[in-house]
Amino acid sequence: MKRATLKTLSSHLELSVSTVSRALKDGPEVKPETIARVKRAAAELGYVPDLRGVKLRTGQTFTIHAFLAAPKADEVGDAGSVALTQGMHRSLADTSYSLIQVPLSPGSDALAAVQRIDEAQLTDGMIMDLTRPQDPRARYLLERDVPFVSFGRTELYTPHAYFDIDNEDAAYQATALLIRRGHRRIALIDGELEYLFCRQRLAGYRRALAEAGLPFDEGLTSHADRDADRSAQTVQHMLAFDRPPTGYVCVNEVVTLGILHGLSTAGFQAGDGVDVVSREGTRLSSYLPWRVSTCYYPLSLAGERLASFLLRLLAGEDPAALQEVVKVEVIER
Amino acid sequence: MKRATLKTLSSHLELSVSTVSRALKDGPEVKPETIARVKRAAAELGYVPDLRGVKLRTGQTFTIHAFLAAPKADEVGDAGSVALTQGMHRSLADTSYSLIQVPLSPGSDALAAVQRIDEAQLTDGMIMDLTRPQDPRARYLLERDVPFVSFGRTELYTPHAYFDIDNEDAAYQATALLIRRGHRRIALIDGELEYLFCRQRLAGYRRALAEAGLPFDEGLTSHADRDADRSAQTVQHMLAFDRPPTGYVCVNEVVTLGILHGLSTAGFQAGDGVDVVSREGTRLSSYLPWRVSTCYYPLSLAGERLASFLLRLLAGEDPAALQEVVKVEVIER
DNA sequence: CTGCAAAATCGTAACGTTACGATAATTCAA
DNA sequence: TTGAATTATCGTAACGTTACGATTTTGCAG
Repeated sequence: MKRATLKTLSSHLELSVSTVSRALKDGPEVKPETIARVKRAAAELGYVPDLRGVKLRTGQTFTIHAFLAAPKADEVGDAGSVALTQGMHRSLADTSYSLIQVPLSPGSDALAAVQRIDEAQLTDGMIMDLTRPQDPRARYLLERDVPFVSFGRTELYTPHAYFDIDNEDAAYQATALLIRRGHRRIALIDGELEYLFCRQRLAGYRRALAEAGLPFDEGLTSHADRDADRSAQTVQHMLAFDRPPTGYVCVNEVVTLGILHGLSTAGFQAGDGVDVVSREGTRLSSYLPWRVSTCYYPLSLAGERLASFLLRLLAGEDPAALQEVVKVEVIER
Repeated sequence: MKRATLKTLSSHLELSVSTVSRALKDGPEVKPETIARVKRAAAELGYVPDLRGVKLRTGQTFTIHAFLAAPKADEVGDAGSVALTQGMHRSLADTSYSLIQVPLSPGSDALAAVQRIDEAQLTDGMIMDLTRPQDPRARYLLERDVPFVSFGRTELYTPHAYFDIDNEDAAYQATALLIRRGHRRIALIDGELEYLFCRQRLAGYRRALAEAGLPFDEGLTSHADRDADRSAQTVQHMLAFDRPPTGYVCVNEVVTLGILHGLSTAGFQAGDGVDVVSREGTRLSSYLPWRVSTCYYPLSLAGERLASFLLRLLAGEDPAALQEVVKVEVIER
């Protein structure tokens, strides 16, 4: 049993293929009565347009590519990346769009990946994370006029669609929380400063310190890889200081894991006067055998927003209108 | 500047479109000299076949769908699912195939999702996990003759391609390890028995107990959801027993997290004589602030095998030849 | 040089869709 | 009743590719 096509419908209804096609898109030149008749038959015969034909004819691909940071091979991944995927799928569920995720492990050439997909004309639009102030991918896509939404802002003057978390505020809140709890030596364990969100976090951290009259000590900040291994090493290193930190502000859940690991191998146990504040897209920290406060924003929601922004962009909306920054929820433990 | 098509090439070379097409596929009717000439020109003009045309003409989709279990919304996800994705992409990198991941949260209708994709003729082949003994999806796909590879075996009579981890052995090893360390009350925290891998694990667990002459106590086994929350509750429940367990065999890293959480809220600390053995696809447990032994098989490798099996299936290989079961590596801590 | 088989190339049709100019059917004023 | 204007439908071409039968070119024996 072959599937129904426009031709099937047209011979069945004794109409031309083109009329059937127009009727299905509510073309104004088609008699309302005919439209109804065609739609009824389409429903009966279970007609579903063959995307292959549409794609060839229109040049559209009905494909969206999401370039997402992935951990080094077999390292612990961001527990939230599944949630992000789920969110994006939620937005795309009732559309004809497919989502292709391209995992980018550290060190891989992100721009090249974007160019490859664009040049082969494989995509209608892109989503990407880990943006830099002068993000080369964003500049490339702006120039080529490819619709995209970034998870994170840039410092480019040309407006583009983005969804972001208020990182400055998140780091500020985390630091302020630790200060409120009496900590005076607070470490910031963060990612490389080439990423804008890390700069924003650094700014929030410094603002909280300044407001409390605490000095900024560069030795208490780390801007290395955002993985568990490095973070554990960093803790070990900081614990050897004259006055080691007693509070840790972490950039994500994987770093939090590394910090806890570093602390526990150094002999610390939960409740030993050391506080850790995480930054999460899932409920991971609530299950850690250690009381960890956290700045929480559900990544599934982020994914949903990102994808829906892209859909609206594809529908012709102005990129400048598709910009959103949300605040994290601080969960104190 | 428009991209080169067969037509561009043909007019450039003064050959017909069909000859160019055949030449590019090394058709035996084309003069070797011409083939070389065509290929040279194709390289020069940067010709890349437009998949849209190929797809329409051949009916192929060049798309692979992976149906993978996802956690409940915003729950902690399997840390390894990113690794699985990376592995699959590694296998597909040099092909024309795109990978679409369909996250299936618990409770969603897995069979319906498979049918929808198949009926809309959107896929060339599928990958799926969480198989059951008489897996309805597998039966459907076998009947419809859709190529697929399952992550996990079934008990179906008709052979199909699969990649699996030796779960019986993994649970046996985990249990035996705890017995060696002197534990006599060992809990198995596992998934629902409707899944074959859970039955296999139960068998391995029982075998280890039997070999050591230990009794099987059904109260020490749990076959509930495989998430952190439930696992934490289960621990709390078991700790209220007359003789609570001192060793825990966990089905995956999320359950391990839940167990540790349950233990620590009950006042246990690392080193209090309770041992946990995890089962992982990443290095998560090495970062937990608790000494956790683990049965390890890198999920990225699993992903790579799954995708490469599917490619070979699509190339016409016999499903019965594409079956593999691997053993975990036991990492003692 | 002819004839014929083998080798090389060509042309057409088709996959399913949509855009657009051409045609047919209807309406309505004169 | 005619003709023009409007409304509804149709036919053709095109997107880029491949399959296949038809046609042309080549090589070589007679």
